[in-house]
Amino acid sequence: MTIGELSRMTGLSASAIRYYEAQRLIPIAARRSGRRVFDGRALEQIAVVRLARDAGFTLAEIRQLVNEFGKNRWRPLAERKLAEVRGAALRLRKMARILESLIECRCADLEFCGRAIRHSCREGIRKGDKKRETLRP
Amino acid sequence: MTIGELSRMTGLSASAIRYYEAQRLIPIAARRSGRRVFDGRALEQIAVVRLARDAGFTLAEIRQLVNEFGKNRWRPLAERKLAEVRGAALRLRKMARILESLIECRCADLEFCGRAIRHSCREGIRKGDKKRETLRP
DNA sequence: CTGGGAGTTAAAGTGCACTCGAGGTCAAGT
DNA sequence: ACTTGACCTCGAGTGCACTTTAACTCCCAG
Repeated sequence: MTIGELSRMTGLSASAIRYYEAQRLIPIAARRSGRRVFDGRALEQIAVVRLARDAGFTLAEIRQLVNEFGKNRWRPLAERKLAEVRGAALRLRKMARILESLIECRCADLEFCGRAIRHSCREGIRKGDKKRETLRP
Repeated sequence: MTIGELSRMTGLSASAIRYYEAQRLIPIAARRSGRRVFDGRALEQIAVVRLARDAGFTLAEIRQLVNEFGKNRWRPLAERKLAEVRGAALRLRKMARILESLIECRCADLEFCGRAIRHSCREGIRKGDKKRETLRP
């Protein structure tokens, strides 16, 4: 299988597959006259990476997962990640609540409106509050 | 008020405040012999930025919000953002479900385990699936 | 006069997960 | 022989929200 075929089958771009190889997320493919040749195992390996990625692991964590923790050591990592994901979900729920308050508030002025919400929600300014969520659609 | 005092009061770093000014999220502060001097209004303005940030808006969006949409035009943006936030929350819930399945599965091998989950969840490989969430704690 | 602590600027660096571009190679088809 | 298309490597670029660094300036206390 060529990289193009693998790309079509997985939905990953060819450059992403090369990148995964360089990052040691998948084993280094055999070469035939300089070009990569893949077999069915590559498909399986990419599926594992994809699953982990869909579960919220970073590529650095996935490297750990596939290279160092073959046997059973991935469980604690998964549990830590689950806690992280739940924390992130919690923060998103807070965002949604703020937005809902803003929308349902009748003020025309955002600053005024925000003041009302801060008063009603008791969401003052806290020092050292650095948590931030990014939205990547 | 100096930038250091404002920093202590808001929990933002001085460089973050300078950055917000450069990005026109807050008005350009008056200078006294080269140094910024802030008053109570600065505190209010930073609070608005913070609220918007906590609601999930990017700094570019916040610039729109505070510069161009003074009166009532922020509502559609908030509604769009709410939809985004809900979508992100949905994706996080999917992540949590995957992690829960992995954890409750009895396999020792992640690859094997993943295969089982893919079969049970019918989560095949979809082309052009680029959605990705980042976790920033 | 000296030292220290706060402030200033502009530019570069960070982390993540890729993507893009330049410049080159290879095999098959016309 | 030549073109086409897919592939190769390597380095740089992307977006976000800042932070860090270097090289200064300014004011005050001792």
